[in-house]
Amino acid sequence: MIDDHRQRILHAAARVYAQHGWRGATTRRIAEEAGVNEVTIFRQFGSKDALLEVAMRECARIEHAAVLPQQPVHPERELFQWVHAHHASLASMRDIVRQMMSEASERPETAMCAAEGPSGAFAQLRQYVVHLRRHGWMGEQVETRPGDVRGAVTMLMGAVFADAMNREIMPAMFPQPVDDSLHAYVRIFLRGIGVASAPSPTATRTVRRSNVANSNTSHTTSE
Amino acid sequence: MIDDHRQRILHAAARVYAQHGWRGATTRRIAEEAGVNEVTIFRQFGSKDALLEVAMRECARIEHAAVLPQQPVHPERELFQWVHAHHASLASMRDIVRQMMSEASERPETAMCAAEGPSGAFAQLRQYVVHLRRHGWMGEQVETRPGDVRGAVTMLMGAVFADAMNREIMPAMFPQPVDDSLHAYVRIFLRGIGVASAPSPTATRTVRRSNVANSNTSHTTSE
DNA sequence: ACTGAAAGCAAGTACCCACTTGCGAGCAAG
DNA sequence: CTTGCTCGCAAGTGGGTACTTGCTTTCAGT
Repeated sequence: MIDDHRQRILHAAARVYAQHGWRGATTRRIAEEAGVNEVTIFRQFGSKDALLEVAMRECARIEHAAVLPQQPVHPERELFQWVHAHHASLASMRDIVRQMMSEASERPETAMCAAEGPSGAFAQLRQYVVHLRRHGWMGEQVETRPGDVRGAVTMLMGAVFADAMNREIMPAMFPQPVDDSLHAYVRIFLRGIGVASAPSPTATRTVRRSNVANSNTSHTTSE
Repeated sequence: MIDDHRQRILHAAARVYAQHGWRGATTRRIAEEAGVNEVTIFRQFGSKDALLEVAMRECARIEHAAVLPQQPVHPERELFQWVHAHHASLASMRDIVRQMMSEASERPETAMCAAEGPSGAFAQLRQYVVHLRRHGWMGEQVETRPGDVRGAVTMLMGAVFADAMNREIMPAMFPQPVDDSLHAYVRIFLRGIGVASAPSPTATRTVRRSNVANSNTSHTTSE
């Protein structure tokens, strides 16, 4: 409780920045939003730029909790849950992310800050695909061209990102409710990388019915 | 040539707005960029807001030339060309679109202006899917769930949009070159909606080899 | 050569911005 | 009770911004 003011100012700064951008986030507005005298901001943070930089860095450390299992059991369900969490996380920060991206040319660091979340999720999804292949979920039939798997990962991430960012401002492009869209994305992604509803028996067959219940901590697989 | 100044000011306004946003697009900067005295702006447009509104509206009327044929002949090739054109068009306006989206809450009209292009493209793609189905390209096997086709259209548009907007600022998410990604998007889209490499013979079979060369003006089909 | 519209130039007004300074109120620890 | 810390309050400074005004220059149409 010692830094009550500091936290209030930081949160207010993030809120005002999300609505009005860097230039529009005036110290007056932030102070008013925080219920604090404007001078307090300068005494605490020195300058407006310093305050906003701290606020941005604070905002970037929010990581979404959802994790993809290392042992795929029900890809469609697992992926949907993960995509859903990722989408919700992105949508909750959509105003801030939009501002950060629009200021990419003027303040490159903020853009990199906005890129952290999606990039991490991208790497996670890519790793999950590796596990899918290793556990025999992806047909060995190489009907899929060499780059298509990477392309599918990029595509799914892009679709989820665009959905989270644009759904509210371009309703014409999103005729379905969110969950329906997300389910469709996941199914099309899986079909695109050639994942059937069950793993093929040719691949490295690991335990299937034993440690299914707790799909979280599965150290029993691979290697 | 009569409105040389007016056009120069409008283009300069669009350029400055793309870099610095509404608040950052000062009349000074615009005048300097246009090589024109600042007063001329006010004499021509009355106010900064009026100028920017005209510039935004001018910018929105740019429509991408690519059109999807009504009679599909080679879906993968046709879709790639169209997607490629759409992506190029979006990428060329990416700074402006990013600014417009970030100001969606403060200036809703600009956001609607940015939504026009993608919404039109969305409708076009949806229509193309109708034609695909009508000409027997989509297997009648309803392995695809009811909403998946709509979801696939949204997904492809979202992926292309996100690619055009984010590729340069989040390179980690786009390991492949643009064209490879776009090809992958198209293939996964087609696989997702169940389009094979040739139309099924059960559906309404129309001329296939006759008017193939000029796939643009094909009024011979449907109805 | 004359006229009028449009452009440039210089200066000014009123406001908003980030930031500073000085002072007094509260409050907790010695 | 005093000391020291933080906060609120009021006022001010310097610079940027939108916009105006008055005057001069340029130049095409008659």
